[in-house]
Amino acid sequence: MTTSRADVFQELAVVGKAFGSARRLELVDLLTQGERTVDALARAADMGVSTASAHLQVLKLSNLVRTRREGTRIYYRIAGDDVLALYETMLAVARDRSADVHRALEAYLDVPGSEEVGIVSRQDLEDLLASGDVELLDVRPREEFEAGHIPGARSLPFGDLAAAADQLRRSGHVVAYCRGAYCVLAHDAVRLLGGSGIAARRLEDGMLEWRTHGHPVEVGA
Amino acid sequence: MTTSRADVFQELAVVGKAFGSARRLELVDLLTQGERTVDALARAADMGVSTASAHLQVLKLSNLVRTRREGTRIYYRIAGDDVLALYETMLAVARDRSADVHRALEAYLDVPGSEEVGIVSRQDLEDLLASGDVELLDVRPREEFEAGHIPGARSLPFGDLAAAADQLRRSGHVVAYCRGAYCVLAHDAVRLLGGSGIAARRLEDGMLEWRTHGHPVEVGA
DNA sequence: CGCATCCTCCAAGGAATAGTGGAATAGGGA
DNA sequence: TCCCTATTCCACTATTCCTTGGAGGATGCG
Repeated sequence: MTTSRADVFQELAVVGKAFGSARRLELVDLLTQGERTVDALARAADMGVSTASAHLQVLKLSNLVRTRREGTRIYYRIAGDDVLALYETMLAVARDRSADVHRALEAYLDVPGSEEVGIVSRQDLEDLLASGDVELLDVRPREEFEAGHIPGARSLPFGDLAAAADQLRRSGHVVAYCRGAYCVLAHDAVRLLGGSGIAARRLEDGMLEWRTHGHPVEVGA
Repeated sequence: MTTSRADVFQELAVVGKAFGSARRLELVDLLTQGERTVDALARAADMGVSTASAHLQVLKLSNLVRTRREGTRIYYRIAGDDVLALYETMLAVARDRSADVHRALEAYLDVPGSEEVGIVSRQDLEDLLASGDVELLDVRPREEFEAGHIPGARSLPFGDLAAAADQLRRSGHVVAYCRGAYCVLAHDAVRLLGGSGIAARRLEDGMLEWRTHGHPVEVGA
C-alpha cells in the first residue's frame, strides 16, 4: 500500500480548493438556501452558464454538492448539513481573523453600529413562535422560501415588502429574517418597515444558522 | 462605498485558498501541535525552506497564523482556536464526504477495523486522570509535547517507546495519545505495547480535539 | 566590524486554473 | 422523428500559482 501522509493532504486539499474561489463561494452561498438549477444559479451569481457549470463540477467532484435530475434540468444542492456547518465556520473565521472581511461585511451590510437594537435570537424566536404572538416574515426570494423555511413564517419577498407594509400593522411582534448573518435583506426590511412606522426586528442571523443549529425546517409553499 | 457582495466573497476566498494546497495543509497540521520555526517546519514537511516560507506567507496574509521572533529565528503558530476548529471541521467533512479521503485515511492509519477495542474517550480520560490511576503517554515528538500537552501526561516519543516499554508494567491503565484523530503514532504505540504484553489503549482522537473542545492544556517540559 | 544563521524576497520556468464561445448530449413534447 | 431546452464538454487564451535557487535583510556573536 503506497498511501502516504502526503496523499491524505492531497485529498484534503480538494475540499479547500473548492472553497478557494470567490465565484464558487458565491454559488455555495446561494445553495445554502436550497436547491437550484444551473441556469438559475448562473443568473443569480451573474456569470455565464458554462462558467457556472464548470464551477459546479468542481464542487460536485469534491462531493460538497449533489445533483438531482428533473426533466431537462438539473438541480444542485449542498450535500449535507456538515457542509453547511463548514461554510458557516469559514465565514466566522474569516470575519474574526481578517480585518478586511470584517470591514467588507460591515460596509456591505451598511451597519453604522448604532441602530442595531431590534435583534431577536434564535431561542427568542422559538419562544415567540410557541406563544403565537408573532408575525414572522421570510424576505428571501419565494424560490428560497419554498426550498425550506422556518415553520410559521410567511413568504414576503423583499421586493413585495413596500406594497404589503400597510397591511402589516399588528398588535404583536414583527420579525424578519433572510439567508444568514451576512444577508442584507432582513436589515433592509427592518429599516423599510421602520420607515412605515412598524416596529420590526430581525432574526440575529438567518436560515443558514437556523438549519445548522438543528431548528425545525418546513419545505414547500 | 463601492463594497459589493462580490468583494465579500473575494475576501472569503482568501481563507479557502489558504486551505487549498496540500503543502499548506501539511504545515497547518504540524502547527496544530504547537509553534515551530520555518526551518523545523520545512524539515518536518520535507520541503525547501523557500517553499515553506512562501506558503507560510500565504497563511500569514490570510491571518490564519501568527509569528513571533526570537533572536534570528521566527516561530509560526496557529492564530487562534477558531482556526483549529475550522481545520478540524474540514477534516471531518472531507472524511465523511469523500470516499477517497476515507480510504486514504484508513489505509494510512492501517486499521483493519477489527482490533479497534482499546479506545478511551476524552471524558473517560478526564475521569481516569482525576482518579490518578492512569499512565498517560504522549508519544509525539518532544518538541510538540513541550509546546502543549495534556496535564499529567508523560512525554515518551514513539522512537523511545520500544526501549522504555519494559519499565511500563503497571497495575493501572495505560493510555497513549498523539496529534489528532488521524495521527498514526498512538495507533502504533498501542500495537507496539500490545506486542510487549502491555494492555494499552489510545485516546479516541488526540491533542487537536482535546484543545478545541476546551480541555486543559499544560505548556513546558 | 565581520561573519554566521535564519528567514524573506525576487525572478523565471512550468503547471494548474479560470473564463468564454461553440459543439455535443440528453430529455421532453409535438 | 424533429425540434427545443438545459446542461455538459471541448478548445483556446489569459491568468494565477508552485517551486527553486540565489540575492538581500535582520539578528547575534566573537
